[in-house]
Amino acid sequence: MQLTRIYECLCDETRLRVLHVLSPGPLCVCHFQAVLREPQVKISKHLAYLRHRGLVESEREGNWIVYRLAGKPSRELAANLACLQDCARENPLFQRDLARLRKLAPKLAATGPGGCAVLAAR
Amino acid sequence: MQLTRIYECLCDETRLRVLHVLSPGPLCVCHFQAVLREPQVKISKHLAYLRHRGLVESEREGNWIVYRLAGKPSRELAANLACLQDCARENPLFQRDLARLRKLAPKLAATGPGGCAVLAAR
DNA sequence: GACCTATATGCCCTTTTGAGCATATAGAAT
DNA sequence: ATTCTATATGCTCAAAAGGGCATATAGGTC
Repeated sequence: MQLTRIYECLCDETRLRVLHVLSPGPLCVCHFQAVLREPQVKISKHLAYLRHRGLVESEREGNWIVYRLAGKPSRELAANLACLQDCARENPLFQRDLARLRKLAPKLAATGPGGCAVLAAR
Repeated sequence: MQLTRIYECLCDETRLRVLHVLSPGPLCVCHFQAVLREPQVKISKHLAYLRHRGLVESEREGNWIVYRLAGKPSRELAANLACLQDCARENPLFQRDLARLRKLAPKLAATGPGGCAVLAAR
């Protein structure tokens, strides 16, 4: 049953946060580092985990690798991601991430070429 | 975050099946054995797992122990259980369990005192 | 080509998980 | 008191998970 595969992806806090901040739109790894404040290895591994299981997709853009939610989610996945968004709405940790995400765009734009071009270009 | 605790409960197929067949109403362990066709130890351990994490509650009734879904589920739990029911609707495995569950009441009633009195009494 | 930046991966370690077997326990029946 | 039935639990084992460190890789820049 593929449903358990989905839940396996959801039973780690870091992965939940990744999926949550990915909901508004694509991000590259440096964004996750900035928003989640977690070490690069940790984030990279969880992204790989989610990618292998088809929850997210990645694409290279110059030096950066951009992650997005899977394009054609199954009914189950779509339902559970929606449920996650719903649960996140009242969760302080998730809301903190979201706040950092919102602040990120202008700040990165200001750092110039050192920042990540993808989000800065928005 | 308690959300991950919930997902940890959901990431095993046996536990998903348990929660699913528990949705219509309480069951005792022998029912789970009959419906899920899994060994007693396996079922008992997963029930204990769910009980320790507060997803189900149990109560002794004579020789049997009756399990039911937790009385006052959190918002997150309620949302995820609803989502699970939704996902189960189109899933053959879950539907098979449900079919066995429906057949169970009359059959147990016929076996007399050897069967489980709880469901038979319905 | 040498170097830098962003990201991924291999290795190691500790903890958790899920399964099974054997056994314990609680209450009912005799 | 013994026995039976239903269920739980301790032990062991193999596998997986999750974290960190070091290192590899890919694409830019000089």
